Amino acid sequence: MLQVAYIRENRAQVLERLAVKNFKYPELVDEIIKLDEDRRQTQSKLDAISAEANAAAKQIGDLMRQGKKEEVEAIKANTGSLKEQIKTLSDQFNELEQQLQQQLVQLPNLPHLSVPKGTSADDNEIVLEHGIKPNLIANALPHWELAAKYDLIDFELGNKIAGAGFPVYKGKGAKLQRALINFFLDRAEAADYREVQPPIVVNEASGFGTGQLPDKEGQMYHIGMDNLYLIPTAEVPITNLYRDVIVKEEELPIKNCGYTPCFRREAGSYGAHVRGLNRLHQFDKVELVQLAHPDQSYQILDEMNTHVQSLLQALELPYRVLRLCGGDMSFTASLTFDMEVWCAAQARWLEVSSVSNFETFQSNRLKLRFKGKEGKPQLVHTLNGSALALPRIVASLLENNQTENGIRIPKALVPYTKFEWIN
RNA sequence: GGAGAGAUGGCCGAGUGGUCGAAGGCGCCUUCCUGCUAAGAAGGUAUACGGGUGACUGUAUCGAGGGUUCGAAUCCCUCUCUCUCCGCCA
Repeated sequence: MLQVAYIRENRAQVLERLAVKNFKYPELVDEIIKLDEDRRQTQSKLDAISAEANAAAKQIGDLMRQGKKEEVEAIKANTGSLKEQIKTLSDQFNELEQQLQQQLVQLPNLPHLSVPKGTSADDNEIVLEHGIKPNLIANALPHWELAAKYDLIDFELGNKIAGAGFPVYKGKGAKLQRALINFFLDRAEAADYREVQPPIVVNEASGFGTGQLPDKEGQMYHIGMDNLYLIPTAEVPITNLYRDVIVKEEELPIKNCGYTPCFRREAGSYGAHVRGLNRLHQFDKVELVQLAHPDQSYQILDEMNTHVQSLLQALELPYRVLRLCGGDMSFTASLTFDMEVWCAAQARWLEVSSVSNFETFQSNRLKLRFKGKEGKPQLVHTLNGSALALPRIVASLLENNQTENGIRIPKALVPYTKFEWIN
C-alpha cells in the first residue's frame, strides 16, 4: 500500500510510474487525493469541536469540586449540541477513512526506475544467462516419464488421495526432496539467515499484511470453519512475524529464512505447460525474507540475487536471470528478478525463483517500522526470494542429468542425498 | 468441548468515573559526579492522524468494537485472545 502523503505530494510521478505497470485506473489517484483532502478537513473540524467538548467537561469537573451546581448546569446546556456534532463528524470521518483505505489498497506498488515497460512475460529483460545447455542422450524423456521410470514420483496416487497437483514422492524421489530442503537451508544459514519454522496457515490480517488480501483470495486455499488460509509462500508468515513491530535501526538488515510447503489453487491453469512438476497445488520451498534499511535495500536485493544464483551454480543447472517488466510484475513488488532453469527434455525455461524488493509497500500495510536514536519511526523495506522452490529444480535435475545409466546427482547434493545415482 | 480468571506503555505493575497519556519499579538515552570491574544525582524516554516554516499544538489510543455519562483505563454489552482446572488427544 502506498502512503497517502507520498501520493499527495508526488502526484505526477505516481501516475508516470503506474503507467509502467499498465495500471488501468489512473483516475483512482485523483480520487484518493480528493478523499484525503476531505478526510483532513473533516478531522480538523472534528478535532476542534472535540477540544471544545473536552474543555467543557474539564470545567464541569472543576466546578463540581467547588460545589457550583448552577454554573455546571449552564455549561451542560451547551454540550448536547457539541455531542451531536461530534457524532456526525466522526461518522463522516470514519466513512471517509474507510473509503480512502478501500481505494488505497487497489493501487499497486510503484515500479523501480529500472523496470522496463512491457505488457507480458515476452517483454522481460534477460539480464544474464549462465551455464551450458546439456546435449541429451537419444530418447531423452521429460521428467514426468523419468519419475515414473525410476519410481520417484506418483502423480496418480496423489490424485487418488488428494487431487491433481498433489504428487506423492517415493523412495529416492522423497529423499531428493529432503536433501534439497536441507541443502538450501544450510546455504541460507551460511549466508547469515536465521531459520524459522512458521505456521503454514495464516489469518486474514497476515494475508492483508503481505498483500494477498483483499482481492487474491482465489489463489489461496481457505479453511472456512476457522477463517484461515493455507500459505501460498513462506513469505506470508515470515514477513508477518514483524507486523506491528518497530525494530531498532541498528538491527537492520534482519534476515530470516524458512522451509515450508506452499499451497496454491492455480485456478485456471491447464494444458501441457502444467504437466508433471511444472505446476502444482502443493510444493516445497525455502524462502528468504529480509527487512532492510531503505538506503540498503537495492544492494541487498543484489545480494539475494547472487545467493540464488550460487545455489543454481552449485546444482550445475543452466539458468538465466530476468528483470521483470512492468506488466509481468506482481501487484506488490517494486523490482523483481526471476531465475529460470533450463529443462532440457522439455526444452523450456522454468521459473524457480523470484527475488523482489517491495520497498515500503508491505511494511506500510504491516506497520513495520524502524527507529534510530533520533527522529520518527520510518517504514522498513521488505524483500524476499525463493531459494529455492523444489519441483522445477527436480524437473530440471532429472531431465538434464539423465544418462544411459540413470540420473546423476550433482556433487554438491550428494552429501545430502547420500546417493550419486538414481537408477 | 465444559467451568473459572484475566488483558494497562519496551518489560513488570498501580489505578477511587473528573486533578490519568496514565503512579511506582526495571530497562534504555542524555548530562553531571566519583579515578578504578561499580555506584550515585538530574532530566528525558509510546504511536497514529491533523494544524504550524518552526518552537509547538489539537485529537485519538489502557485487547477490539459498541453503549451509559457533561466527562470512562475505571460502569454496561458484544467479540477476540491469554491463563488455570476438567475432558479429549499427537
